[in-house]
Amino acid sequence: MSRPPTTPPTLEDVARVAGVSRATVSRVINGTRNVDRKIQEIVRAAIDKTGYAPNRAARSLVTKRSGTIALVVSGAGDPGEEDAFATRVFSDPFFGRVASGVLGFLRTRGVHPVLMVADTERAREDVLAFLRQGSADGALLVSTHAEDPLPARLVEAELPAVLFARPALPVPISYVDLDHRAGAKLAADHLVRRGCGRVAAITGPLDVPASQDRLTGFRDAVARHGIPYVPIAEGGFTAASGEVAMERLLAEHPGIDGVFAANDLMAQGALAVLHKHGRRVPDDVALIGFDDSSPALVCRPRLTTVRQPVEDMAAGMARLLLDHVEEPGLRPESVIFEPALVVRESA
Amino acid sequence: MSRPPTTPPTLEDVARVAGVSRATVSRVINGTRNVDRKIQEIVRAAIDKTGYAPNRAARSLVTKRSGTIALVVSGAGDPGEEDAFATRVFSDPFFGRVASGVLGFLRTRGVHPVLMVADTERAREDVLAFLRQGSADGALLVSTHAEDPLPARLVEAELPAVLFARPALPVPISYVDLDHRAGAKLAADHLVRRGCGRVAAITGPLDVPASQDRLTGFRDAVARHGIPYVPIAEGGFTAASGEVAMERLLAEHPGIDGVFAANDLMAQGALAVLHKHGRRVPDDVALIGFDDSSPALVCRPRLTTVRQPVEDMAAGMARLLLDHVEEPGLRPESVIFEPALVVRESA
DNA sequence: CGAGGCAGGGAGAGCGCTCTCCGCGCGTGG
DNA sequence: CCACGCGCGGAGAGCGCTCTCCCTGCCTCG
Repeated sequence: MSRPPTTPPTLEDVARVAGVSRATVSRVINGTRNVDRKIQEIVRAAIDKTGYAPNRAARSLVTKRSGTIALVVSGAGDPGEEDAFATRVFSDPFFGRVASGVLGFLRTRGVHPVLMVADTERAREDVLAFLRQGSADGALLVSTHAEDPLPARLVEAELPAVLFARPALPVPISYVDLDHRAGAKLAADHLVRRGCGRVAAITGPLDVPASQDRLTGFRDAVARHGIPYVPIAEGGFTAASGEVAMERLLAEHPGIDGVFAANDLMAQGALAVLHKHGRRVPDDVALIGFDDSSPALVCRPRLTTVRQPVEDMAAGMARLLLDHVEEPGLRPESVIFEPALVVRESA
Repeated sequence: MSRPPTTPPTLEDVARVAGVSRATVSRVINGTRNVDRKIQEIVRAAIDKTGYAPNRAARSLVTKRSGTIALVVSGAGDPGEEDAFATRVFSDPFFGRVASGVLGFLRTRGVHPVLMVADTERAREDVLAFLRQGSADGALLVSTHAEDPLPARLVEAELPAVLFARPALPVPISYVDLDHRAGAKLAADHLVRRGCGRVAAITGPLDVPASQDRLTGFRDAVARHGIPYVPIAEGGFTAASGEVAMERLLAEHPGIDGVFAANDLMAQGALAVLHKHGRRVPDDVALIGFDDSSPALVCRPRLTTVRQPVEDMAAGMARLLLDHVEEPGLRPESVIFEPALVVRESA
């Protein structure tokens, strides 16, 4: 009820009210060392009474920990439009799942994520500066393009960082990833088991390791079933690019009876094109996506897809980062997750 | 090139290298007061040489500004699933646009957003504590449900905050919003002009002001064209809820020839149901969405929709907040944006 | 019964910055 | 020629915490 009229209460104030020293109040709050039960209660009462909340800046200053980490999305912004890159990636349900997984884990540890976009050199500098000035204890990096220089820069600056997905350039840094090859194999086997004999693939950008792995995994699995050749069309992980790719595939290989798209958004685009050309899904052409993100459920027919445990992966990434923050010497580590096939109507 | 072996350089170090006092270096960095040109250059050289980056915690401690704000998404999490709420909202392209707009503005001011979810009482307390302990200078609140107690709590605690959308409960707080009624009128006029005479609406949750406004705006405009009655079905702003609503509408009013959905996601769901029932869009039933978010472009036919300038609104919200942070006494203010009709194929 | 150990509380030194106050030196007006 | 003003740099006091060190008092063991 007592409204603080001017400045918020400090440790000192609480200590005075409780009749103890600052150190004791600090010990009660942080749970360091033993404090007498009785006194603990008195202190807690004083905290409630004063409405005390520890000042984070002051704490950070001495502990050299900020209790926040940077959640960085990096990629190449189109030179023209300003926010286009940010809008695209934040609107991608895949990123939404990453963010959700990260938050879900961090909140259990009292750590907060600062959202940053690194789409220009200037922005990358900002991220680095942010970390160097101790505003964040480490970085979680979701990179969308292959030549991203940020991982190397982070390693060089000896800043704790963990990536979502293996970096395209070889950099000694921790990351979480999916067994993309296994996921692609799941899709291939399902398609073949269904009776598809003329399968094609819509890939992601082929300079990204995940795209490569999904493609080679698909090719290998399909080859093992005696299908030596797989037509492909490269997309950019967006619905629009999926449409373009499907159009091309259909034009060049009209006999296709199965399509593996490297993510759900592209599968969604492919589906629209398939409909437009009068191909029934899954009867004429079976279609499998990747990710199991929300569009998979909105499509008609709903998408059979390879599920990535994105939230778990994101949580794992956050956990890895906090480990590195706590123990700076830790060696880079990678954690690989297993995909699963979710069978719906499209294949 | 000189790698700092132990601790990062401080102001003191820079001052020593430059041969001046700490105060002078501080003045150069912050551009407060006049400093001799010559000395400025010497100081800057020293900063470069040492690789100095000002410690944010130390600065915050004395300025009482953190240079970060909280970007809060509040809503009611389903008691069962943990991250379900976070995943849903972060996967919503609408929120992606909000985040993008906020970031785009904040980066011009050197302020960073901390992402927070307030889906439980505990989480709300965390947000309040975060602000009270000075970790963030204010809050940007995107609320997804009507009974959100957070706005009132923020006002009560005298913490700077700005909402995206007018609060359902009357609270003296700043917000940005869209002229929803005008947007709905745009949709209504277009439908009628097309020749639709039996129009229906799929609304958002009717305890949310935006949903109410879109509905009444639509009803009023349509009434002005001599259509006295509009069947409605309430949805929850998700694609799945749009499907359910459309099913019901079709069952109860088979003669419908025009539908206004209160957002694109629900329109997308409605479209799938319309297809399923063999209704051609737009020939048999014209369909208009709201928002102009990415799903509008993925649908076939692509959605005619009411565009919200979400990024601009988000940027405006951020600007408003920084104003309030800089001038604590400022009175609540609201900024209303104008919608626009984007005509595509669905109507 | 005395010495040593240990549980538990207090004092005080910073963490790295900003900002007020002070002082120096120069220019100017009476 | 002196007093005053002004431009500009330095000294030093904190901001609100944590944490090391010390001190007190009680318990235990020889």
